Amino acid sequence: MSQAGGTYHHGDLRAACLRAARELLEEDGSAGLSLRAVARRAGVSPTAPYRHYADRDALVSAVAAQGYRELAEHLAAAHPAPTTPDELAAVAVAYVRFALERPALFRVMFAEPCDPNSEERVAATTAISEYLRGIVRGAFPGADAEALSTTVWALVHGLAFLHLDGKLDTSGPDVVADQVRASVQALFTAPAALSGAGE
Amino acid sequence: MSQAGGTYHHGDLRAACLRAARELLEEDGSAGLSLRAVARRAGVSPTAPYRHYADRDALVSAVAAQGYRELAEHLAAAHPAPTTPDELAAVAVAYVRFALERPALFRVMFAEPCDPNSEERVAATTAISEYLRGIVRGAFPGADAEALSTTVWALVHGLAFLHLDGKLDTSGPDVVADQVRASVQALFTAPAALSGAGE
DNA sequence: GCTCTAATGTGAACGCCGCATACATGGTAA
DNA sequence: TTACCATGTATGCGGCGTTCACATTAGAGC
Repeated sequence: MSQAGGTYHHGDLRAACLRAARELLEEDGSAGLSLRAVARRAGVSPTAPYRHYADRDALVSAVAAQGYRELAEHLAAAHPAPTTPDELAAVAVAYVRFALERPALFRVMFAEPCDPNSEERVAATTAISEYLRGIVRGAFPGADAEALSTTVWALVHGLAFLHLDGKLDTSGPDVVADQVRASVQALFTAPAALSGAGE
Repeated sequence: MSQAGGTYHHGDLRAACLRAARELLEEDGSAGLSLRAVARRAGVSPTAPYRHYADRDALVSAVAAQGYRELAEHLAAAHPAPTTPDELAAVAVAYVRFALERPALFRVMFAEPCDPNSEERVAATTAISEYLRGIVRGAFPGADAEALSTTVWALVHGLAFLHLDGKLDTSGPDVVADQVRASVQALFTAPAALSGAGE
C-alpha cells in the first residue's frame, strides 16, 4: 500500500519525486532535472508531480532544502563543536568536500536568490548560518561573531565554488584539503605570512 | 551593408547575437537567454545564430568570456596596482559590486565547470587569476603569492556569491562595501580581532 | 564584368520541456 | 453505502534546442 506493487494511488509520490530528482541530479546534472523526467522515473504520468509541487522551482527548492540539511549534518560530523583553528579548518574541509562530492546538488542549493518562496528552504539556510555563527562565537568569544563568521563562511564558500568551477587545482582530495586548511590558517595567522618567509 | 537597413545578410550577426544575449540576460535573467530569443531580437530567423555559435553553450561561453574581460577592467579601474590592504580592499569592493550590479552575468560566468570548450573563456579566466596573483606578489613580496591570492580570491568570490544569494545583508551598496572591507581587513589583522575588543 | 563557390540566412520538422485544463479513480469519513 | 476530495491521467498549448534541406548573396578568380 505504500510504494511497492501496482496500486493506482502511488502512496508517497512526494517523497518519490524528491528521490528521483536527486538521482537525476547526480546522473545528468541540473539540466536533466525536469519534472517530466522525475515523473517518468517515479512511474507516474507527466503531470502527476504537480499535485505535490506547484512548479519546477518548488521541486528544486525542496531538493535544495534537503541539501542544506545534509550539509549541516556533514559539517557536524566533521567536528561537533570546533574551538581551535585546526578544528575549524576540519569543518571547512568538510564543507568543500561536500561541494565537490555533490557538485550538482551544491549548485542547486546556491543557484538562485532564494526569494522566500520556500519557507522550508529559508529555514534550512538560516540554520546553517546560525550553526556557523555559534561555532565562531564559542571559539572566539572576544571577536565580532557576526562579522567573523561571515568572513569565514565566505572564504570557505568561495573556495568551494572556485574548485567547483575548475579555477583551482582539484587534482585530488588531499590537495584540496591542504589548500583549504592553508586558507583558513591564513585567516588567523595572515600577518605572519606577510613578513615571514614564503614557505 | 553593416547593420542598418534591411539587407538580407545581416552584416555582423555574431556581434549582434552577443549584444542581444547581454540584453536578454539583464532583462529576464539567465532563463530568458534562449537562442531563439536572441535570434528574434537580432531580427533573424530562429536558426541563424547556429552559423556563428555551435550551440547554446557556445553563446553562453562567449557571454561569459566578455564578462571576464569586463570584470578585469572594472577591477583595474578600482585601483591600477594596489599594494596596501586598504587598496586591496578597494579592489575587493569593486569585485563584489560588479557581481551585484550584473547578477545574471556574474552567475553565467561562474555557473558551469567551464570545461575547456571555449578557449576564449579559459584565457579570460586565467587572465583574472594572473592579475590577482600579480597584485598579491607586488603587495606582499614575502608571502606565498599562489596560496595567498587563492585565499583572497576565494574570500571575495564567496562574499559576492553569498550576497547574490541573499544570504547576507544587501540592503545598500555602502553596507555591502563596509562588509567587504571588514572581511578583507580581517584577513590581514585577524589575530587582533580574536583577542581584542568585540567592536 | 561574369561565374562559381562558400558563407550566411530561411523554413519546416522532431522531440523535449513547463504548465493549464478537464477528466478518472479510489481512500475515507459521514 | 455514499459522497467527497485528494490524488493520478489525458490532452493540448506554446516555447525551446537542434537538425536538415534549401535560398540568397558576397566576393574570389577568371
